Amino acid sequence: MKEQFKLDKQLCFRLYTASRLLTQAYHPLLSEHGLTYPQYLVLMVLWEKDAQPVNDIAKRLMLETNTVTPLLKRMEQQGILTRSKGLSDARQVIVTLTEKGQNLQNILADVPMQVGNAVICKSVTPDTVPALFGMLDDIIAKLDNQVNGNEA
Amino acid sequence: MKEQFKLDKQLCFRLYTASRLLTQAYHPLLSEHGLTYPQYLVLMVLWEKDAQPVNDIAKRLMLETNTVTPLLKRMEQQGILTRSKGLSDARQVIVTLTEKGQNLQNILADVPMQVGNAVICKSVTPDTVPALFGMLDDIIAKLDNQVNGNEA
DNA sequence: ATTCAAAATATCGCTTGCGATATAAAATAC
DNA sequence: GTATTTTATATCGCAAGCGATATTTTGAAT
Repeated sequence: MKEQFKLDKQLCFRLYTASRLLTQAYHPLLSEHGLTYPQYLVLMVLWEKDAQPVNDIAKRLMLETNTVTPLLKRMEQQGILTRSKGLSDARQVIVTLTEKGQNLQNILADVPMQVGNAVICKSVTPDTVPALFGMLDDIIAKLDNQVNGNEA
Repeated sequence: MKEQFKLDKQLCFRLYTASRLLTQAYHPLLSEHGLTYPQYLVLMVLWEKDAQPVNDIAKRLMLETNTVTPLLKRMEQQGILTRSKGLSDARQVIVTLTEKGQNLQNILADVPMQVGNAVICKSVTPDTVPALFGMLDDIIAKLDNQVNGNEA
């Protein structure tokens, strides 16, 4: 057994597992309102700034349009948002929240705190979170360059 | 816009993005050999200890059998491993590497280092990795308790 | 021994994620 | 102004991931 293959040495496995578990932690809070975690991410993007083209949403979430488009269509089905042709640029599809989509912000107001509490533990506290965020942001930036060739 | 919904404040979104990007970084190295990242994880588990029941593999990867079973079947199709009824317990399915599966360890020997180099950056160095691992391990343990009710 | 509960695995249905590719509109080249 | 390239979005096909549920086998209870 080669040392480098030990699962316990792997950063990626930790990120993969932490991400899955945290998404699972969101599940009961979101499914109650018919939402998935990626759909919740879309909502956060649109709450920040409504009426965005598909591409801007995808870029913000660092996803491809082939992931986001079907996701948005499902949310449209649920009456959370609308998709309409761009006026200035007919290639664009502008995504706009419906009243239902806007109201979800109030309905889900407690979700961030509830999930936040779920991860507070020994080594993850308000004191250490900035360092953690910094490392994750650096990893994301570095990998984004490598994977998508965005040499900054 | 409520402060707590800002994407930039979210730990989960960072973990989710970092995990996806790191998996994408593995992609060219693994797809060359017909493997996916979760399949690579299964290989690492079996390289550590061969001939394990499905459940042990699933537990090690913190996945459910409904994820692992189809994954193992695909790997069986590729001739990487075999699935055979357990002798002592006929409910179990014992997963064993074929010679091809064992050989992959040599063929993929450089993968950990290549991916390791891909994430080295300002705030993520051999000095800081232990702290990062500690935080991620704590988060994983805490969430595992909450989600799966494994109150340790 | 028979019944009942627990465990190991699998099946089903759905959403996501993504590589590859298509389509249409806009921008640029010439 | 037409040809070419780029951009925005979408379609297709496949592998995960997972909640819910079924199946089979074991273990425990009585």
